This record gives sequence, C-alpha cells and structure tokens, in this order.
Amino acid sequence: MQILLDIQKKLLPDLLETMQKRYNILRYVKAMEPVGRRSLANHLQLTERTLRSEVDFLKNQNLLEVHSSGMNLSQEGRELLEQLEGIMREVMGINILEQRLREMLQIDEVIIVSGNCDESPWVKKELAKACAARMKHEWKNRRTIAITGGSTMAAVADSLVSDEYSKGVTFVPARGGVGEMSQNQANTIVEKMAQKVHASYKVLYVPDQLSDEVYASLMKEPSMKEVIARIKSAEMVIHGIGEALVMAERRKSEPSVLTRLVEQKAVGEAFGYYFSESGEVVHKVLTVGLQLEDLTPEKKVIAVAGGKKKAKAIQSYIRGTHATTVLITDEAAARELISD
Amino acid sequence: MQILLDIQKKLLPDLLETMQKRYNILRYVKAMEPVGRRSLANHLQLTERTLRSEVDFLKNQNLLEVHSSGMNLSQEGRELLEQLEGIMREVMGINILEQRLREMLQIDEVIIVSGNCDESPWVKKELAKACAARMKHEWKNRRTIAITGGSTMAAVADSLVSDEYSKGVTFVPARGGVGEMSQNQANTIVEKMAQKVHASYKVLYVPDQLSDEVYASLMKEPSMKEVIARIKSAEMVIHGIGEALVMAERRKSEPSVLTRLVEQKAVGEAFGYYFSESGEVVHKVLTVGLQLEDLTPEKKVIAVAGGKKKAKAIQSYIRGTHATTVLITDEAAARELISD
DNA sequence: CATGTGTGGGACGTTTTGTGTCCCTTTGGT
DNA sequence: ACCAAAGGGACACAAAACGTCCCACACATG
Repeated sequence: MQILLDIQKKLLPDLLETMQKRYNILRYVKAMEPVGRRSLANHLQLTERTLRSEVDFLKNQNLLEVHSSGMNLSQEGRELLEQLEGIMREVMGINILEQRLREMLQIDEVIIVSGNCDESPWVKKELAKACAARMKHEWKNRRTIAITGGSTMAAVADSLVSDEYSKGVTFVPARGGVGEMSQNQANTIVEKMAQKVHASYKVLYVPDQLSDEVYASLMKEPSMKEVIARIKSAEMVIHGIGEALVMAERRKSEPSVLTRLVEQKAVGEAFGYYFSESGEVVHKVLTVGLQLEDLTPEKKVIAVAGGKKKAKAIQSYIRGTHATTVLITDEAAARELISD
Repeated sequence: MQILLDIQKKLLPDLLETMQKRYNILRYVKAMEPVGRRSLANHLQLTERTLRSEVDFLKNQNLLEVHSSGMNLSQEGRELLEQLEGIMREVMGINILEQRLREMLQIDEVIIVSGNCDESPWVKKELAKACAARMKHEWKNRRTIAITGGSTMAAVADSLVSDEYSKGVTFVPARGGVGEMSQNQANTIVEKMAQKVHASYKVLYVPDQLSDEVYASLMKEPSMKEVIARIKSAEMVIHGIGEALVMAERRKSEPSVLTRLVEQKAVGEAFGYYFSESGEVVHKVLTVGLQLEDLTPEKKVIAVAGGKKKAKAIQSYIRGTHATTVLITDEAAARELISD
C-alpha cells in the first residue's frame, strides 16, 4: 500500500492534502452533528465558501446529508469514516509527522522521508533526493547558494540534476575550512554541484592555522573579499547537521575544545557552530564566510539531517537559530524528536 | 490496498481518471521518446494545451525532461513508470474493464462493481447501490422514470435513498404485465421506489389473457391512455437483463413459445423482448407500454445485470438495441464478455 | 545552402472554476 | 412571538484552465 501512496504523491501531490481535508470535515461533522456550515467552518479554519463547496461535494457523494437543522453523516458516510479512521493513520503517517514537527519546532516547512538513515543506507540517498528536489524549486529565484560540507551534502550533490534554470545558479561554500575530509569538504561539494547542473561556482580556500597577521592581509585580498561578499549575500543556504562530539573528533579539534564541548554539553553542530541542548552556541570554528548572524529571514535556509541518533543534534540546532525555513529529515529522527 | 482505492474513489472521484491520464502520458512518452508535444497530443487524444499543462506538471515533478528535440522520461520518471506499470493493473483493473467494455459494446458509459453476483449475494446489492447512485445524478433533470420488474430491479428499489430532487420524480412501470412474481413485478417495484424517495408513481395493471375486444376497449379508457402516454414519454428507463429461457420459464410461457425460443437460439431478454445471440428480436411479450422502438436517443436507458452466466444475455441485448447509454454490471460478467 | 518539418515556449483572449461576501427564507427552540 | 442558527441563492472578482495562435530554433533533406 505504501508504494501506491508514494506513487500517488508523485502523480497527484495534493491528493493527501485533499483527502485529509475531507477526512477532517467528516470527522468534525460526526463529532458535532447536527452542525451548521458557519460553525463548522470556524472549527476547521476554512472560509465559509470553501467549506460549502466541500460540503456540496460530500453531499453529492452521499457521504453526508444536509437538513435545515444542520449537517449529518449519512449511513454511507459513517461507514466510510470508519474505514477511513483506520487507514488514515497509515496514509497520513508521514504527513502528520511533518505537521507535528512544523508546529513543535516552529519551522515553516518540514520534509520527512520514510526510513532510518542509520539502518538503511539508501535512506540517505532519499534524503538527498528530497533536498535536491526542494532546491530545484527555489533556484529560479534564488541564484546564489551557499553549501556546507559533510557526507549528507555530498549525497545531495550526487542527486542534483540540471534543468533550465540551473545554469543561472552560483554555488559557494558557506564557510572556509571547517575541517572535513577532502571529498566531504564544502569546496569539493560546491564544485561537484556546479558541474552536475552546469552552474557556476566559487571556492574559498583558507589555510588552517594562520598567524593573525597573515590572516589579516589575506582578508584584504580583493578576490577574497569578493568571494566572501558573494557568500554573505547568498540567497539560499543548504547545510547538514552533525552530532557535536562526532564532528569535533572528525575535525581533530584541540583537546581543550573537546573538553569544553563535553563540559558545556554540546550536542549539535551546523556549519561550524556547536550548540548545547538548549540551543546556546558553546563554540564556533573561527573562519570566514557565513556567520550565524548572517542567516537573516530573507535567506532560505535548508537543513538536512537524518537518523535517530541525530535527533538531539537537530533539536539543539533548531533551538539555536530560528533562521531555518526548511528541515529535511527522515522518519526515525522525526519520531525521536517528537517523542522527546 | 483495494480498500484504500475504494475510499479514494469516494473521496476523490476523478483521482483514477487523472492517474490514468498521467500514466498514459508517461507510457506514450516512453514508447515514443523523444516525442513532441503536438504529436503526443494527437496520439493521446488530448488538445495541445491540456497536454501541455500535464507535461509542465510532470516536468515539475521531475518525471520527464523536455529538450529541444522533444520529451524524454527522466531517470525518476522511468523508475516511477516501472512501479506504475505493476500497480496500475490492479488499480485500474475495474477501470480498464469499464473502458474496454465501453469500446467493445459501443456504449457511452459502463459501470462495473467488483465480484460475481452468482457467487456472492452481496454483489447484487452493490450493483443495486451503483444503479441507485447513478439514477440519483439524473433525476434532477429527468423526472419520469420507467422501471421494469425482476429481482435486480427490486434490489435497486431497496438501495434508493431520497434527496432534495427525488420528490419531483415520477416512477412508472415500463410495460404492463410481463409476468413476474408479484414482489418482483414492475408495478410493485415502482410503488416501492416511489415510497422510498417520496416520489409519485403510476401503475399499469393490464390483466393477462384478454380477448381482443376487451383489450381494445380497455385501451380507450382515458386514465389508461394517460398512463401509457406518460410511460412513452419517460426520460429515463431502468431495466434488468435476463437469460431468455430462464425468463420464459419463469413467466410460464406457452410451450410453443419456449420451443421457438430454443429454435431461434434466444439468449437474452429485456423488458419483454427476447434477443438471439446476434441481437435479433425473436419474440416479444405482447403488452402495452414501452416498445423497443420507443427507446429513442433522448432517453437515458440504464441496463443492470450481473453474474457470469448473464454475459451472453447482456451481449445479445446490447447488440439488439443501441439505445442503452449506461450498463451497470459486475466484474464476472464483464470479464466473460471481454473474453468472448 | 535553402527549405521544410518537427520541436518547445511565449502570448493572449475566452471560458470555466473557485471564492469571498452578502442577503434571504426557513426552522426550531425559548 | 421572537431570535439565533440553519441552508441556499446570488453576485462580483480572482485565479486557473484552455484553445489558438505565432515565433525561434534544431535538424534532416533536397
């Protein structure tokens, strides 16, 4: 059945929405019958007219009856609703999860793919695919895209496909050297993405461990300044979210940093910032490029991360910044987040 | 899965239609790629513009790509189509049957309920329900409805439910005395239907075995003439289809009639007419009311019959008259019809 | 090289559908 | 008798869908 639903989601994207709407109407009618149009419209947060159209429709389908005293479910409607109750749990599983997460995290948009990244490797590909598809919808209008490193972002690069608007896009790394393996470095991924969709790109190589003077003079370099300006003006930011300690180790951070992270109970990491459970920034990698405060509301920020064990990291990061507009995650992480 | 589909059919009636349309587009694109918009529109019997809207949609869903040389399926489209092929067989099972029957019998509309009347008694109820629902859509505009007898029609009467327009309807028996058991007689059913939906009705009692003189004088009776005129002007005709010999026996026809039916290979029967396999009328019950030639194209004629063993009867009847606009039958009969 | 046929995409006016917003009559309870 | 709440009719307006062009471009063919 799941496969049928997946196909339908592709072939009729607003099917679920409509089903859910009508399902809700039937439920409310059952609960409140006999109920009038206007009062029902209030409860369902629909305008009178739209609800009326729906009611007319349901009436034509013999699912409800309308009398002068109000609306009732018909016998057939009752039977259908009974079946529907059972099936909707399954049908809306993901949808309901998305909705709850949206409310809980106060995020505009949540996309959940079913499965668990940690257990099934192909789920990460699904995550990446979802991210790629989501990006696609934006890059007609948002043409400078900042990207971070990480294996998830590398997967996103693999999933990108070019289209008519993609040529106009420029990819830039969000921040200089935050210490990933080369194939998962932001610069590498930026290059790969640009090649995939025939777009332009700019890289930002900032050597680690520079003395302050060299660093300062480097920053005065015009080419450098230009890239950084471009990065700061990016209209879309795509990034992964990591577990704080895992990231710190992978980056071979100083022991002092590590201990501080542990002491301050850092759990999440995103583009070089480490967040405690409550969302406070407890550490940041010092480098150029996007800073947390650059994530203004005008930017579209897409965060991608999946797997049950990343739930806390996701939460800490979301608490730490309200800039994220889209969260793309998997079912396992979503359920874990909600269960907390 | 079937239950989900059933629900969806109720909740979004044109879902299947849309799915099928898009599925077809994908199939054709795959078969003809790279293919242009106009040529595709021809093959699919869609106008250029509607196809274009669909293509835009599918393009946005990343299911197909459009280049200057024509359209191709995308990788994702290919994958989806593969899954779709498998699932559509099941999804459209009934729909495809309906479509094939429509083409094969040259009928405007075919409605098939799944199952087999002969084996599962509740399938007849489903047939009746489908018929009742179908009638409902008409009686806003078609207000005089002629009904025949038979157990199927009796079941239809049970399934009728009243609505706002039903009061304006008048039920009449299609023909006088064609010899059914009283509870399955047209007059009885007409009365029952009218009661069910708070409509008016007229009956037509024509005693059997009248001498010609009495019959002639009876026909001059004004009340009689009025009813008959009403019947002939009926805007909708609902009738069952029977197996010729079964019907003849049930009606206790003369042995001479029986032998003639056998000789002439009568197989189907509908409102008193007997049809041979090729559709010729080989016998008719002599009585007043609707005659075969009264079934003009303006009338909406709905034929209801199900069960594998009625397939031949249905076919013979349909061949005999092209007046039928809607056939309501069950899966078993439909499959049998197509396999012939 | 010209030409003809196919491609996608833009554009525009028309039609249809959906919607927000009224108002009116009916109904049923107080 | 009255009032609140019901459904339904009506209308104007916006948005979407649609039919029907025309255009630029690519490619094969003469």
